[in-house]
Amino acid sequence: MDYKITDAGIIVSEDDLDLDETLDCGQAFRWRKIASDYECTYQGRFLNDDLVVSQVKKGEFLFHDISEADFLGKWKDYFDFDTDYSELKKSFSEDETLSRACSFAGGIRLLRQDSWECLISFIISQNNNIPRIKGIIDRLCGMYGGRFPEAGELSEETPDNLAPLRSGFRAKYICDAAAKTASGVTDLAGIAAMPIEEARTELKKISGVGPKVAECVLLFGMYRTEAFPVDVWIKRVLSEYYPGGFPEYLKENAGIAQQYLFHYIRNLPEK
DNA sequence: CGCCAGGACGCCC
DNA sequence: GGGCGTCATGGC
Repeated sequence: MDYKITDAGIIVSEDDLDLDETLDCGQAFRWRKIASDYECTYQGRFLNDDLVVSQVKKGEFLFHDISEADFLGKWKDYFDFDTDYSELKKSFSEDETLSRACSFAGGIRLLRQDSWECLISFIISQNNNIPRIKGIIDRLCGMYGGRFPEAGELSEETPDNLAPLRSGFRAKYICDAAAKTASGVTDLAGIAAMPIEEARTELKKISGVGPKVAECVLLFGMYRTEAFPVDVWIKRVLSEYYPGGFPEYLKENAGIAQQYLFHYIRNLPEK
């Protein structure tokens, strides 16, 4: 990744980035495509910072109206620009299925998101579909002026108060996660630093957090690249392409591999 | 109408 | 410990 400063913002040169594949692939739910003039433009927010990012030409992206300090202090990390994805994909290409997934969607990156937002987002995701997950999170943020609520704020709510979200049976889970996080019973920063098995156990103490949601929080909210969420799509990949189990040598970055496979299987033409 | 969605829980055996 | 019905909601 290289970048330069302009009047319009920061111009980033990066071949291993596709905005659709990275911002609209089910790892984050608060990015919206607002234009598609050249390639595309997304608007979204991480914690309390808004960003508009556009692809201006092949391999070049404009991070609108931000300073170099904002870019270096926040967005460079969020987009995982310090990781060399071409190197990563080189190791993935030893596996035939993964190699095909990488050529299909080579612009996926693992975003380094906020653990609290991820916890709530993936509690909402259970037995749900991506458009509806986005809608529920939209309405949640709408209750707080368009930003994602802090744990302390959300812990003031009851499942009844959350009825306008239309999150169904998940409302009581949201409240439990907020209560435990706000009170310190759940310490997300502490969990992020734990050995992964211990971290899983700790996350699953929250009502509504089972194996799949815990794994998503670890991968998407704590950058634990060995975490490997298995949903119905990945189950399909595993049974069709890895009947003998997922390759051991990919374990360290299994979660990132999983992102490529998830996108690949979901977008395969109907057989 | 029934089926499914980035599942987890409670109850049963 | 594994199997199964249930849990809201909305798109298809």
